[in-house]
Amino acid sequence: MKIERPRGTRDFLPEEMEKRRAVEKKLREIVESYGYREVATPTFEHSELFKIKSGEGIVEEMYVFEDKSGRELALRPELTAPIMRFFVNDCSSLPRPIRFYYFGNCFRYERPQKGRYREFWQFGVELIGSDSYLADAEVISLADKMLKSLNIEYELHIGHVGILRSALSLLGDKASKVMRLIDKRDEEGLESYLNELGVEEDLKDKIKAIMNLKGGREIIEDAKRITDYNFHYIEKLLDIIDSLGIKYTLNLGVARGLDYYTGIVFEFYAKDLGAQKQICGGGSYELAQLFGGVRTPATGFAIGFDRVCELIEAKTKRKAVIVVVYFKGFEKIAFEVAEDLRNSGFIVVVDVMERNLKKQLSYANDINADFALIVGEEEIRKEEFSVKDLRSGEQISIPKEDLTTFLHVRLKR
RNA sequence: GCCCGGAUGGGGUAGCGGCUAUCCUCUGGGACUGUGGAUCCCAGGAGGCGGGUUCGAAUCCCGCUCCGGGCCCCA
Repeated sequence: MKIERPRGTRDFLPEEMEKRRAVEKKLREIVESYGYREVATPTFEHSELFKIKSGEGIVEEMYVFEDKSGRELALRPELTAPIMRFFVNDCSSLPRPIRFYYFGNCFRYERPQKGRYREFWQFGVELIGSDSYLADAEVISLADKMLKSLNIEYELHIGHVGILRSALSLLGDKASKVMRLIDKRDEEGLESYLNELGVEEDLKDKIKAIMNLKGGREIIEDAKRITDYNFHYIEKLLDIIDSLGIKYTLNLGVARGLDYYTGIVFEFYAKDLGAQKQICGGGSYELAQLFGGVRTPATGFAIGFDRVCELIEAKTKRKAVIVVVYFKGFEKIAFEVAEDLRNSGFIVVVDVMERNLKKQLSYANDINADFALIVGEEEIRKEEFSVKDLRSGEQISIPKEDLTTFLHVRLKR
C-alpha cells in the first residue's frame, strides 16, 4: 500500500531546495548585515504558550498532542511566542536592544490553499527592548530591504493601533471586541455592537472615519481634524521611512484584535498571489509580561518564506559536475581519481551501476554534467586522462599531474 | 467548518457503459566492452479509496480521501 504525504505538506525536489536555499541565504545576509543573530527554539512547546498569546480558540488551528507523561504540547504555529518565551527565561540580562532572527518551520491545522500549507516556513526578526520609533523604523526598513532584494513586487501598508485604541478608550474592556470587528471589516457587526453598547453618534462617526483613513502621508492631516491623538511618533517614524525612499500606504484603520499590539503594525502584500497575498507582517508588541517576564517593548516581523519562494523564478546556478567514466576493470582507479578530485573541491560522480562506457556517458549527459573524465587502459599507460567537455563535445588528453589545474581553469569560465 | 472544480503508469494524456486501457515522455536492458544527446528493439509501470446500478463500470450514482480555486480564519 502506498503511503501518501500528509495533507498540506510538501516534498521538495533538488531544484526547489536549491532555490529555497538561495532565498534563505540572501535573507540571512541582509539581516546579519543589520547585526541580527540567529536563534532557534524547539519545534514543539507547551500548548499553553500559544493559548496565552492568542486565546483558547487557537487550539483548533494547532497540532496539539499529549506526550507520554500527559503534557499537552503543540507544534509551533509561529515563532514570536517561543522567542519571547526564550527571552524571558534565558536572555533577560543581555544588553539591550537584542536583535534576534529566526528561520524555521511552523504548523497550522488549516485548510490548505495556494500559499497556505500545514507545514510552512517563517523567516523573521525580533528587536527587543526599545520603545522608540527608531526601532520600528529599523525593522520596517529591514523588511523592505529583504523583500526588495528578492525582486518581488509588493505593497507596504503601515498602520498604528494607537489611534483607534485612544478613540475607543472610553469603552474600557469592550474595546478589544470592537477592534476585532474593525479588523475583520465587519461593518454591520460593528454598527450593531456599538449600538448595543449605547455608543453616541459622535464617537461612532469618529471610529468609522478613522477606520477609513487610508492613503499617502497627507491623511495624517485629515486624521488630526478627526481626533486629538498625538501623531508625533508616527511622523518621526515616517520621516525616516521617507528619507530611505521606502514606498508605503498609510492605513490608520488597521486594527488588531489582540491586545499585545502596542503601536505600529505593518503588512506587505504581493501582487499575483491570490487570496494568500500577505508575504510579511509585523509590528510592535508587548508579550514578555504575558510569559512571566518584565514588561518589555519589542518589534518584529515574519516573512512567509514559502510565499516569497513561489513568487520568484528559479535561477540557481549549480556548481559544475564532473563524471568519471571508466571501462570494466578500472573501478578501483576510477574511485581513486574521483576521490582525489573531490578533495580538490570538485563535485564528482562515478557510475555505480556497472554500466558500459556508452551508458555512463549517456547518464553524464542526462544529469547535465559539465565534464567527463575517461579512465581506461590507454590513459593508464600514458599516465594521462581524457577529459571531455560535455557542453562542447571537445575532448583532450591531460597529463595526470595537470588535471586539477586544468579543471579549475576550465570551470572558472 | 462552507462553496465550486478536479483525480487514468513517475510526469503529461486518450477513451466517457463492452477487445488484453491509447499515445508521448520516463526508467532499466539490448543492438553497441574506447566515447553522450540520434535511431530501432525488448522490458517496467495506471483509472485515489469504499459502496451501489448493470450481464458488464475507468466511464453512470452515492460516500470518503486527496489536489486546485475561493470563503472563514490568519495567533
